[in-house]
Amino acid sequence: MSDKRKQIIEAAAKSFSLFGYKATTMDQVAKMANVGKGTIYTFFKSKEELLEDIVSSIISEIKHEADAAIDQRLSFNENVQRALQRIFTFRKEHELTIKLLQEVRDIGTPAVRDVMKRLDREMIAYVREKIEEAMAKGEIRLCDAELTAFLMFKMYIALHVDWEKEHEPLSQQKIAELFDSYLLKGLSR
Amino acid sequence: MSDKRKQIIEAAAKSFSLFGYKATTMDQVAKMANVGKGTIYTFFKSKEELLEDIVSSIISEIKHEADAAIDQRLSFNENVQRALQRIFTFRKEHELTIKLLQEVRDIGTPAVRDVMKRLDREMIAYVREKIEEAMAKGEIRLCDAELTAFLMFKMYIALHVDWEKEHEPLSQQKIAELFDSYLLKGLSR
DNA sequence: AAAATGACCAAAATGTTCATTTAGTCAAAA
DNA sequence: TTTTGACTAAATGAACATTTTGGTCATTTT
Repeated sequence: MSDKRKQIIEAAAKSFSLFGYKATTMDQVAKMANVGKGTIYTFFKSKEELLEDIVSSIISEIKHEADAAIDQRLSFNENVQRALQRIFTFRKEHELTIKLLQEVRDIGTPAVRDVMKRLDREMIAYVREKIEEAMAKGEIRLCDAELTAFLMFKMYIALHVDWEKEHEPLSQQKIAELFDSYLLKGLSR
Repeated sequence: MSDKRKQIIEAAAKSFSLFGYKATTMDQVAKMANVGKGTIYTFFKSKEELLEDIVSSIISEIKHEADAAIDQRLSFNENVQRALQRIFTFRKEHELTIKLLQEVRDIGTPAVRDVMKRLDREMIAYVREKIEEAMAKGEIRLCDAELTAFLMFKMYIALHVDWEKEHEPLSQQKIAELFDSYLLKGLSR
């Protein structure tokens, strides 16, 4: 990958996480990256594609971190929790995801909405893979993997994001307990 | 209750469900109700209060229907499912709730957003009561009733509303199965 | 006297105009 | 061949004019 391309991506990522997608101009990105504006368009066909590429690498990063949290010696239940925990901690602490989620909530920029939807879909797909592996190994009973991954994700959103809108936040510990006693019990064989 | 008050409520409810809250004018409501505009303000202090009153009676109606679905001879699991099923069927089929939910999604009218949030909160409170009753009777294990009701409601939203955004809708039957095998197992004693 | 009304008003929403900004292009420079 | 920034067409938004609308209250009706 060329050096300029990397400069551009880094500048854009920084600007997006500082000011948001909409408030970032291509002139600004060019300045921050120390390249002419035209150069950006030799690597990315539009501002939107630039965002998509950045989010794609975030997706890889999250998957990588989630993988790192998994320990083959532990049970499926423990691993799925560790992975989801990493995913949601990332979401909550990473400057760029914070800013982009804010932008969707406050302004609803369509390009950002779409890209964050894709992030969710990819996280569900990731969990789905783990479920399919566990089914193949006989660690859990057979189930609709897509639907189960979807429910796990939604439950995590509910506990991590929605609950806090009207109540005191739950600790990681508490979330893990709830997830285990409510959702995972239904998956045990 | 005076006759005019009823006329006004009926006219407003009809107009809200036909055109939405924002697109309904007080002149229009007055015309439809065959009263002078000033008369409306002898019963309701603002347009917003008119909406609140109408939604309050919808809440009563939903609770009433949910109660009717409950059969003391059945188990807690069966009853909670029957109640939630009624609640969500109402939400999906009642003209006014459909229109108001659309308006929140598409325009985000604050008054409507608030009132629909209250509806959700009240439904959660309703489920919570059922959970507390069941705990008192020893039908289910002890748990945080608020949190459990919240999770039940969120799971129903996920299955009834969110899933359909990207997949084929689930049948009532299927939703009941999932709810039972995933969430309710965690509550059994 | 009490209840009902609709003309009226301030404020909010909406439409319109116009100057500025910005995504994307491309001829020229490096 | 690669990089660039002046350029353009489109989008945005500030400023202003116009219309609509929620709410009031003096007057009318019962």
